[in-house]
Amino acid sequence: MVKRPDNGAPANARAPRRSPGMVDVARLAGVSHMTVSRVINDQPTVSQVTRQRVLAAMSELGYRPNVAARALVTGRTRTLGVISVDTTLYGPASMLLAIERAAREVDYSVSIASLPGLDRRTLRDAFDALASQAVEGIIAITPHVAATAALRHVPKDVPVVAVEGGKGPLPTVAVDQYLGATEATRHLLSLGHRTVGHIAGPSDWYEAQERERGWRDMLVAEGREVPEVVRGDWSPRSGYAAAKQLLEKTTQKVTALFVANDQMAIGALRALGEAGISVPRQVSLVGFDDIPEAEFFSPPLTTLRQEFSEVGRRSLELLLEQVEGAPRTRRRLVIPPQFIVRDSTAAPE
Amino acid sequence: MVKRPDNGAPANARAPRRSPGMVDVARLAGVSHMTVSRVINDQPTVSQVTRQRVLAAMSELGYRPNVAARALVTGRTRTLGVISVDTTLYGPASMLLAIERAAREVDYSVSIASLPGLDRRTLRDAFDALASQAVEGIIAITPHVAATAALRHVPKDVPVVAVEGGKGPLPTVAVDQYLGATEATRHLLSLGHRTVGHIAGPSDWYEAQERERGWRDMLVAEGREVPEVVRGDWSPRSGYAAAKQLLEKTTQKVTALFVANDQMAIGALRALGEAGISVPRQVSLVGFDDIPEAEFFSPPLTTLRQEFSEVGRRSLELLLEQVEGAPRTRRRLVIPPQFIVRDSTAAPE
DNA sequence: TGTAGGGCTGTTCACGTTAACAGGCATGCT
DNA sequence: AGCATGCCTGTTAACGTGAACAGCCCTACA
Repeated sequence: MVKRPDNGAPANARAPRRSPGMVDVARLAGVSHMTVSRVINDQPTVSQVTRQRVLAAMSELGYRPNVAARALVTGRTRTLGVISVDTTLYGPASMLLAIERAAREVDYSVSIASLPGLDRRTLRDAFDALASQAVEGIIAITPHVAATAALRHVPKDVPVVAVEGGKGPLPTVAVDQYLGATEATRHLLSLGHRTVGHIAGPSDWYEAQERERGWRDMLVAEGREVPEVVRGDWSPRSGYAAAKQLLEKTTQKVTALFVANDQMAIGALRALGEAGISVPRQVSLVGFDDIPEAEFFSPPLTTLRQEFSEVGRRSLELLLEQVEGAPRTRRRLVIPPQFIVRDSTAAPE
Repeated sequence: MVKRPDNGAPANARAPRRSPGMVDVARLAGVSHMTVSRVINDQPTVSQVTRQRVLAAMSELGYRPNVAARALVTGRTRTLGVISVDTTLYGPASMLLAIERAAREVDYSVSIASLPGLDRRTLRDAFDALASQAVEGIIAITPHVAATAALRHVPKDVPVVAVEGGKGPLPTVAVDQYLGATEATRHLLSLGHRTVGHIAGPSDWYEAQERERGWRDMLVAEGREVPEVVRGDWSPRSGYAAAKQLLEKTTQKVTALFVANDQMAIGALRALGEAGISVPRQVSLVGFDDIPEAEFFSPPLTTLRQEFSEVGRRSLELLLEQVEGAPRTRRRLVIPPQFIVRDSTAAPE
């Protein structure tokens, strides 16, 4: 047996000193390493005096449990993974934040993997990156049809919860986009608008699909004409472009517009402004998300608020149910959005 | 020795099958586990045929290296931590994203810890959460005076890089806020404004301090009057409130305003709009950050662009230098912002 | 006083990997 | 032939922890 220079004992042994382990604590406290282990894991079968001695020894040495060793022997890492699209967007960022907070609360840590693209390969890579860290579960904030489909072909040995994941086989938490779109459209119609135009999100996002479907269904249900949809990519720039396009090609005037998110709405607002069209006097506008800026658009934007942090917390709950094998409550959780009326909507002139 | 049911051999042994280890791969390939280890770590001392056999066995069993075991024996986790304030803000979110992408590129994973508050205790908790996961280094996106100060009192055994961390002892990456503020102010003065008002950020943020200092210094250097500062908290709401306050209390008219970030600028824009003041005809406005929405404000906002993803990548580089003990290049990296002139600034009437 | 039981502590082993060292075998040189 | 060399492979021992089990001592009770 090759003994390394027994560090700890002789004061002048200037070995690079590895960090202390249970045995070091045990030696200092005059107990066995098992007793130290028991103290750490809060097992009741340790006498008060011993516990205190061990605790003292731990803090004297600045002892920190070695997660690797623990994970090796227990087979558990207490680490969760979050796969997400562009975390620069307000929604994903808020959810990620909520997930991390809630996870730390119950002593899990969270590891992240972003998705540079949308193809299957990319998702596979992200998934592998997390899996090879031995995360115990994964929350996928991947609201695209393609990504969610890819999730189905992923190894089954780690629990997954999909956020805004459509109606797949995976446990899912989602905001009721359809309901929100319906409300927005009904609101505009009830103000007296003949029909409602729509600037939609990218067609491979579930959220975009659902919002469009809700809008369309409501128009049809009310027997209104369904204008052609113009599509953006969620960015302000694309909203601007879409609104311009709408202004050019529409022969009859649109007096109400349901824009699929707030960022595109600010772009649309700008385009309308440039065209000398007053909101809400000539055109009414409804957005979606209620980003912090929405209240301060000119005019303040009527929109649908999504409780992203609620979604984040719920998805974590759902994941932990699977991870810890607790009785599973539900497979799919749907959270209603909240309709917020501000100044961008009014009756037509 | 207690043998668990030897899983792998008899086809009907329905043990809950643990995931395969090196020994399983080794057995299938007819080699020792050490050879498998060598293949995994790309050591050259393995013959081509053997390597192929091992690779085949690995993929047949779906083998995944056990990170815990590896970390235990090597003492390295290849995990980095990011501590951050509100990742809902555009800046931190962008940096986090860039850091994760760059880290995965070099096979590190990223664990996150958010800061619910700003006190020393909170930061300490976040730091501990990451440290007890044995991260090899930490990037702290904590642009507050208090948080950065707290960072100094943190255990020294893990490398830390501060982003926007002021002039502390820690390696730092920062955008040149002072320079940006200077440019903004000079720009407004050169348009012919008598002086420039300022809506500042929270006083305990370095960014807020530097932007204010740049603004003030420029005014003083040009021999202009220095108006009283009004302070917000970065949010659109606070920008709105600050602008209102400014309009009320200022006896002489302000014709130019430097707002410490774009989000507050949109609030200010709203307040000015409500007061019937036209931008830029009556008042000129400059923001800071260049968030994606800024280009579509009404009017499009003149602002200073911060290359957040650049900051993220650089901070990772700096951290890895420490972690891997490479020759340290620099202690402090400063990145200039880019001045972007749009339509919210003009000569006074 | 003997004995059972409970409270507390210790001993040993396994987890899956890499480091360190120890061969075996072919080749080339003297 | 003898021997060194280099290439490839195997054996053994850690790494720090928790599970399982074994014991010790003290108390309670017959």
